[in-house]
Amino acid sequence: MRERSARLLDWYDVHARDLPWRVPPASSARPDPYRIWLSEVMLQQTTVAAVKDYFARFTAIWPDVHALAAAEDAEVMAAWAGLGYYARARNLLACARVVSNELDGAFPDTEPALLKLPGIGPYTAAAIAAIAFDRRAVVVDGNVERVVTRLEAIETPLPAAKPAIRAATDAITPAVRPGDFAQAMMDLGATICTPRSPSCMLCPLAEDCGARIAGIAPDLPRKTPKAPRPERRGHLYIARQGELWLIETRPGRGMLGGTLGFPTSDWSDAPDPAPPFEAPWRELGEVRHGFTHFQLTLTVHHTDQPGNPDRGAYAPLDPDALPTLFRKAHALAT
DNA sequence: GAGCCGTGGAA
DNA sequence: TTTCCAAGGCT
Repeated sequence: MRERSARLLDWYDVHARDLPWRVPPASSARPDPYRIWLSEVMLQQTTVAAVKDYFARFTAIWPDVHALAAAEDAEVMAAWAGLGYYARARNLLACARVVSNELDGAFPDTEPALLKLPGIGPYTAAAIAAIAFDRRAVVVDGNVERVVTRLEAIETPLPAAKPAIRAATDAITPAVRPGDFAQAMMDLGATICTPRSPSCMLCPLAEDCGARIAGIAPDLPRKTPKAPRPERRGHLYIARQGELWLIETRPGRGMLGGTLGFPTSDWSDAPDPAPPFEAPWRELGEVRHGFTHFQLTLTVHHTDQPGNPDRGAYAPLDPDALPTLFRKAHALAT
């Protein structure tokens, strides 16, 4: 019986997904570290389907790390708008500037050096080292966690199982084709070894999958239950003067940091109204938006009366440059 | 180390 | 409708 990694690579040679940032397996072409890095950052907690258009747009506007490093902060934030987790965009630009200005445009080719860069954590450092530089690295993302947990029938719930999962992944990671192995594990998790209703009949590793043999593959990985999301409320203010809208750049840290938005009150259980200036505000309705750890309802107020706002400025507005929460409010006012 | 940080699609 | 979750990182 061939080794598991060899069988997985054979499967990958036939079934690898065709992705814009990927070099086909067995191709002689070397992947571009800039494109691998950009794709890996965009893919953090984000689906392939959601990333594709953003990746095409970014690489068209900024084809290499020097071009991206020279971009204005606001340009990059606007291009990232809608993709979520905006700290990634801030770190992306910070990382590009370090690589462009201090490393002569060359991404580091080792895990420890990659880890020092902003926005690159343990997963991304390992992924770039393996995929872009063909270095053996233990690449563990959510897909790999699920595949390995099932393969080894690890019943310890996440996140407590993480050390055991990493050790098991290390044990099956080959020295040859480490980048293809990592991508094969992730493709397997994304297309065969899915969270619900895994297609074990099609799996190249089915014969040595402990969870499948025990009949518990769909139940793994087990997870410690998460607390219910609390409800928060607030007020949002849309002030309009013809084609000009009162908008502000939100503070660099915290919720939606660095993005454009309409002025709001704080988001708490019992928010005080906080209009940017005194005026006869008219209530337009409510917008609801779910975040990772709370559910938000904002009451939307509108005025076309002039005033001296205590924050933000009047400017033309492209709704595509807004995060989704503010797009919803904008839609309510048009 | 546990909480914070978005979004849209699937079931 | 609600819940889950997707190539995680930062503090």
